[in-house]
Amino acid sequence: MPDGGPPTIVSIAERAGVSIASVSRVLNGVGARPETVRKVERAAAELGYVPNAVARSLKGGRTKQLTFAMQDIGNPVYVAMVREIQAVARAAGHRLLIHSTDADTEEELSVVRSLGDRRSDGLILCPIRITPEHIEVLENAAGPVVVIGALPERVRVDAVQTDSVAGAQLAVRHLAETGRRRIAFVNGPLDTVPGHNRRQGYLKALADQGLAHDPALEHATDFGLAAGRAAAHRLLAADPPPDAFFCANDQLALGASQAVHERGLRIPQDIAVVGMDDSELARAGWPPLTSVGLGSEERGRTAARMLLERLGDAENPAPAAARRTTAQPRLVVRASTVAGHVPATDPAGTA
Amino acid sequence: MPDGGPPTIVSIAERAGVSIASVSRVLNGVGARPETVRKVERAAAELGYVPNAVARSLKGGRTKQLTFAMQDIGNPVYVAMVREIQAVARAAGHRLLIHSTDADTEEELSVVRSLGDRRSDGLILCPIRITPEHIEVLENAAGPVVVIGALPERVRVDAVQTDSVAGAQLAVRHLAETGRRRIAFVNGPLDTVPGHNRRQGYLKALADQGLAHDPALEHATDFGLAAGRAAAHRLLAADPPPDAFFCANDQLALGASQAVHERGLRIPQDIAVVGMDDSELARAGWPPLTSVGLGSEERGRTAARMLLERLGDAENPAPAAARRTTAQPRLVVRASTVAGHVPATDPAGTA
DNA sequence: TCACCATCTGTAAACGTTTTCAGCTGCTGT
DNA sequence: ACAGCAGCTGAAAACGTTTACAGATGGTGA
Repeated sequence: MPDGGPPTIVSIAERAGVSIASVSRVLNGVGARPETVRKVERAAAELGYVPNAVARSLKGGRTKQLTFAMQDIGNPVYVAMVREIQAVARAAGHRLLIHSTDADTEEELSVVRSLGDRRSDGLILCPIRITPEHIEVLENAAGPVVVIGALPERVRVDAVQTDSVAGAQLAVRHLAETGRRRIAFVNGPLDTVPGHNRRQGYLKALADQGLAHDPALEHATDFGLAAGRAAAHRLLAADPPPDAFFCANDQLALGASQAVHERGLRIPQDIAVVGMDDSELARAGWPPLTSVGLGSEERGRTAARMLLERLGDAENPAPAAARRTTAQPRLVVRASTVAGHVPATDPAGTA
Repeated sequence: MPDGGPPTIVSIAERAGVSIASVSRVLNGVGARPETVRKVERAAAELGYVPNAVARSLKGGRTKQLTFAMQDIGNPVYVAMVREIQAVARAAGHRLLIHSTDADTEEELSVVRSLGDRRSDGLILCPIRITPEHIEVLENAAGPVVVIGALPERVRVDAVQTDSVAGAQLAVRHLAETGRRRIAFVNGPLDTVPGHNRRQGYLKALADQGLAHDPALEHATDFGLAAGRAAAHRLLAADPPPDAFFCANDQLALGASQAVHERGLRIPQDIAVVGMDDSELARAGWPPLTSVGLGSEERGRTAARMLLERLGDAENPAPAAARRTTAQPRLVVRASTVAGHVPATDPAGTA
């Protein structure tokens, strides 16, 4: 069998003694005479034929690929989203391209623009900053986009949001209600959407609870573990010291916990720690972290579904207007704020 | 501007008053008269033209996409690999498709077979089991494949391995040398390659250290956090109880640590815990985990580079024979085995 | 002035599919 | 016996590129 590259529909046609049109029809299950079906299937099997997805995409205008772009695949929140998105995508016969942008705004924009190259049918984007340029680019994207995160109301783009201001309030209120008075805040960069919103929630909740806002109890750096540890060490030096850490995500919270342990203090007896995102990290450490879930799994799933709907198909046309859904934050209490707590609804470490 | 779909090379040609060949040449930087270049670039910019990657792939036979398939994107080891692979891929102008197989063997095989659809130029596969069928399929893959993991010597496929038997020995020896005598082993499924090899290392090291093998100190289930916790609880009930846990990965180790804490025991005073993979999880908890690094980052990077080399290009032809590289395991001692230990080389939580 | 060459340009084929259209076959009903 | 029809089939066009080839243009040297 002289091998002129991988088998194509043409090789099958020759071998089966039919036209390429018949081959295509048989392979796609469109009507054909039993005899023809037999010949074609036999030839295809013998040649080990696999349809060329690229050619198919060119003809059909659909690649059956979706793209998910986020800041950093190292963050467990995004991992959770990837998992959900991929499940939904796969069920619909789509593959998933991922793109970690390293929080580079330029890169983020270029991902949206690259929708024009038709490599994927749609994009799920988790932007960390929203500039006017983002909005401009998003509204003129060459294909459907679903944004996971806050987006101004007027922007005509599907978005799956969460109320992280309310989430932060939930956390602070819980701390206040369990008797904490000097609640420190370990935040990520203030010029990011989550960084900004979570701080708003923190300030609002302090006011609601009648607690003073002490700037010495606030520290903003980065969203990583090391940053959390360093920030906590600095905050612990305040006078008087904090009796609780509210951290803008679970990575920061785990870093902060390390600092607390390094100082020989006990969680939660000496100091309480609350994280945000309720990622698997919250369940991984000791003590398990009280954390405010922002529905990452749900948001991933919803975003994927919305994207698929926007892609539309024969029977279901794409919705006309941009849609918004909001996932509600949920406080999950664990032992990092309440000694010995075993949450009733916690799926016991289904990490 | 009547919109007949997205702009193509044809629309540009019309608008610029040249042929599509000229457009293509200008866009690809092949010689053209300055006047022509100007006209084409102007038209392209005005139309907001983005080349159709699918058409380009069909013509060129290259998609500039790579696929990475692994068991579960939730495992931090794979996240580390994804990150490295994507960095290398991006630098070479490739995108990354990811595919989590849920440890389904059939799915794994289908990923390899789907290389035939030409959707991606090559595959990096992290199989968890190796059956004769795997070997058969791998050797006859329709495109280049690099395997991350053990592969029999004779198999003509590139592989990036690690010596996890030696890695397990490193861990057990460290425990023995720090005075532990009843070293329990928390393992994943025995019918997986890592599960099998890590157990071999465990047994070998016990023998080397002159320690008896007590079957009551061994437990194999699953590779997750919850499994580690459950296994540890069971093992702690042994009589006499273990004074150390060697865990087949960091997730198991964190789960085991939770169990230890839940029993009110101290790490490392009462019981030492060692993990494997040296993933970011090892640095995330408290106390930080002593863990045996198996070079996930390095393996990811190397695999990506090998794959790109095998793809070859104009000046560098692809290597002829299958290649093997092996990453050396490395013990990273932290406070979960040696009280108060601060590792000299630990990049202090560069999570 | 003319032959020659270098440079640029356009036509057309190719990549591997899907799909439209028209033609062919063999059957049914009268 | 023949019109009509249903069911299959094949030729050809199309998707948007790249590229081989040949044709056109202009400039140079004798």
